[in-house]
Amino acid sequence: MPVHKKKLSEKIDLGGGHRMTPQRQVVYDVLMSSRDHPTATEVFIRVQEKMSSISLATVYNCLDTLAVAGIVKQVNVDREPSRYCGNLAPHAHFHCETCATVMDIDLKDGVEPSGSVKLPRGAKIQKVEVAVRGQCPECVRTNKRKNIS
Amino acid sequence: MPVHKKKLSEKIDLGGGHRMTPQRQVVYDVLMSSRDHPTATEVFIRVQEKMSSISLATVYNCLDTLAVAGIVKQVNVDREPSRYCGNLAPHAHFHCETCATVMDIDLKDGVEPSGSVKLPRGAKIQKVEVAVRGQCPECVRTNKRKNIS
DNA sequence: AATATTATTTAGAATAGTTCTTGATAAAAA
DNA sequence: TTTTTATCAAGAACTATTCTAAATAATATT
Ligand SMILES: [Mn+2]
Ligand SMILES: [Mn+2]
Ligand SMILES: [Zn+2]
Ligand SMILES: [Zn+2]
Repeated sequence: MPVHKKKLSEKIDLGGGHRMTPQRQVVYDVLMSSRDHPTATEVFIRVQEKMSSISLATVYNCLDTLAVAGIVKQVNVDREPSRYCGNLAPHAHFHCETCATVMDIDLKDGVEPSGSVKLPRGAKIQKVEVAVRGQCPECVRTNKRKNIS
Repeated sequence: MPVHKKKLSEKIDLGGGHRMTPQRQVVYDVLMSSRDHPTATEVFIRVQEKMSSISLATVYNCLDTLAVAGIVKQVNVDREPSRYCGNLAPHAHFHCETCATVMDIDLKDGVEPSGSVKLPRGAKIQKVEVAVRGQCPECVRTNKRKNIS
């Protein structure tokens, strides 16, 4: 049951005079073919296997272009390096403090994420983010101790 | 109607063999006497008015000590510099993309912030954060354009 | 096609927030 | 007092990210 339904190497329109270059395509494919949330450096490492000449700067450029185009998401967890997510469906993130992974959490149908807060009246709401932190099921099971990196 | 009820210069126990030093006290007082969410540098500037000899490194140290002790909160918004918050009551944050301020939002009584997400079964939940971004009421009123910093 | 324009890539330099190192200072304990 | 431990402060170091500038590639124009 893949979260990402688009098949690999699909040609995507970036809009705004932007081109879908080989580099951008490979970065995009890497994000679409994994359910995890790699950092720019991790994307770089995975991309290098398909395109060994690519540079880290280009990976940063591509990730930014794709994120601004709205076809991938940038996910920030505290002060840690940005992570990237190919799951465009509205969802929340769970961050395991033990193994440091970030995983998607589905939203409940019919329950607004903003339902628990008193939105400031007169404000224009653009996005509501829900982030959960704790210990993931696997780390709970294996009874790992807190990852003091 | 002050959000922070403790009076200024209250002596606080930090636990764990930590001392409430003059520097920590001043940093703490600065956070408690404002409802905004200053960055470390902003705290540094405010603290300097009371204690001109303090260093930025010490402000960072103090903020970290106070945060670890749990008497102030560190608030992170995307890739921006960390902000600090003296409001210990459970609350969410609103981030205005126009004027870049961060303000507290109260939680609705009796509505769990985790209510909108499908928590991973077997996970140990430590904290659920709700963050709202958009345009604050004042920026909506004055019809400001987006702050392209 | 040839030329001109624009976008992209790349390596390395630069930046910014934060952390680390180290020696001095101060407080607490013995 | 002496010893131990914690803290401070200045600057160096670190790291994720962005910027710079030159080379390359794609696209548009003639
Ligand atoms: Mn995700
Ligand atoms: Mn707050
Ligand atoms: Zn885990
Ligand atoms: Zn505003």
